[in-house]
Amino acid sequence: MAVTRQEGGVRKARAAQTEAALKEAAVRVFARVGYLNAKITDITAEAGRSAGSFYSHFADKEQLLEALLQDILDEGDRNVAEDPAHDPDFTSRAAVRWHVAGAWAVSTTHGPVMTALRQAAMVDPRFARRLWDLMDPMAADLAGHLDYVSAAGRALPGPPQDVARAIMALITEYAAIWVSQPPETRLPLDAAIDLVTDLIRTGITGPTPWPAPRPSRDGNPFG
Amino acid sequence: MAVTRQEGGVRKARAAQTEAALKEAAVRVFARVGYLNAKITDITAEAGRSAGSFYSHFADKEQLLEALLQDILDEGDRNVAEDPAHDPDFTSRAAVRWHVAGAWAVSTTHGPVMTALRQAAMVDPRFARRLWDLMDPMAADLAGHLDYVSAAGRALPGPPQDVARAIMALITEYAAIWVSQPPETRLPLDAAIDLVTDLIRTGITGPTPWPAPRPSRDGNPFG
DNA sequence: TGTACATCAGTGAACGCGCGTTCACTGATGTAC
DNA sequence: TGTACATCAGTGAACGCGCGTTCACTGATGTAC
Repeated sequence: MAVTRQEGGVRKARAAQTEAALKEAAVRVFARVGYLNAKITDITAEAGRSAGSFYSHFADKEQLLEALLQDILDEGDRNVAEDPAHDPDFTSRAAVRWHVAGAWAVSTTHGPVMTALRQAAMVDPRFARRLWDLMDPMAADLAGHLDYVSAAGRALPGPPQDVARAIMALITEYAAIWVSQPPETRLPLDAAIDLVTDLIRTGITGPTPWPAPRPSRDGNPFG
Repeated sequence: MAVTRQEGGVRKARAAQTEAALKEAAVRVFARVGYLNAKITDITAEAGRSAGSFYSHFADKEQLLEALLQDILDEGDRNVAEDPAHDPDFTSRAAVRWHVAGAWAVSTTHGPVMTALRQAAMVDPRFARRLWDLMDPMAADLAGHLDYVSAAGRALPGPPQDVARAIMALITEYAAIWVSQPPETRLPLDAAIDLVTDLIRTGITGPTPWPAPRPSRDGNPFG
């Protein structure tokens, strides 16, 4: 039954198992106390391993976070690959919503890791750069989509690049706030995404017609 | 010349001077290395004092940040008091811009302290709460102003409270990004504030009329 | 298949660095008489 | 105005805690013959 020769599987499997356990434990610990407060021994304890075992897998806490980020990126590549020809026409509400929902999903399903990354970026310039490298392609993608809007004859509130950054800021920060709210008091997921979508698309005074187009009534728009 | 009796002024003045020096040094150190990386001895060295002198004025680094925050709040109260009857009607672009500029000013002129506060909030629930207490009245103020918009017959993208939070997220986060950009590559201040103002007011597709109102041409809105 | 040795994943006590915090001390300022 | 003592702001060396990191050790797995 046991394949004797050159079947070093058991050791490798055991190592892979603890590495995975450490990663999962780290996510839980990060969610509980935050990345910066998380001690190595918190993570190993959560994973049910000894302190020393950590260093068989990661050089330090930063490397562990780097590994968690890489996992997300790998998964993200797979997702984008699933839909390489997404609708880029930002005059379409559905196209905007698709992008908002995508960015939102990254911020929420990987919430603890994204938060950890933000925390690490505040302390370590290397992670600050890493975060930029993560956000910049998204912003560039957005900026490209915004060209459809100006091509349709609409004035953007600023240069596409900067508008894209502002939109990214809105989505990621509001998603972070939303995640941190207790689930029973916050908006339902769909409503939150709709909110951001419509805020981006038409702001607070965009979509419905102004009272002005109905020139009847007297001048006062209030009852 | 010297007022002998009960003029304990010299000592008090000296103490006040070092306390001020420590605060100013702290702001500079926070700006350079970040709040979380700042060591007590970094601050005392920057202020040109000994390590021990710190504890004559503050119990710890948190207390120092608290004092810096209090300074901002005091100043803020004075500013708001200057203009207690600001225009609350968010159907007016000027009213929106006034609020954006105000929030922006807090985020930028007190940049290092606000950033320090955000960092502290990531690690210390006490400061997280403090930050909420700081933001919540602003959000409530905004939410009230949004009622003017719905009263004018326009559909908000969500409940006023949540829209207000999203707007706060947009302003503070984009301001933080803007501040962190090198001054020569970022938008001029006015343009940045205009961008956020118009994004809030009319989104990316709000203000200019759609091609649709001109029902001539064929169906394709592009050339 | 069996034996002797090598390698490896994991253990946990101990080490030591960094840094917050303390404390005995100094010189100047304030107070009492 | 002068003297003796008390108080205070500030000093900086030393202390000690917390926590990251190391390392001698164990038991299991793999390899050689």
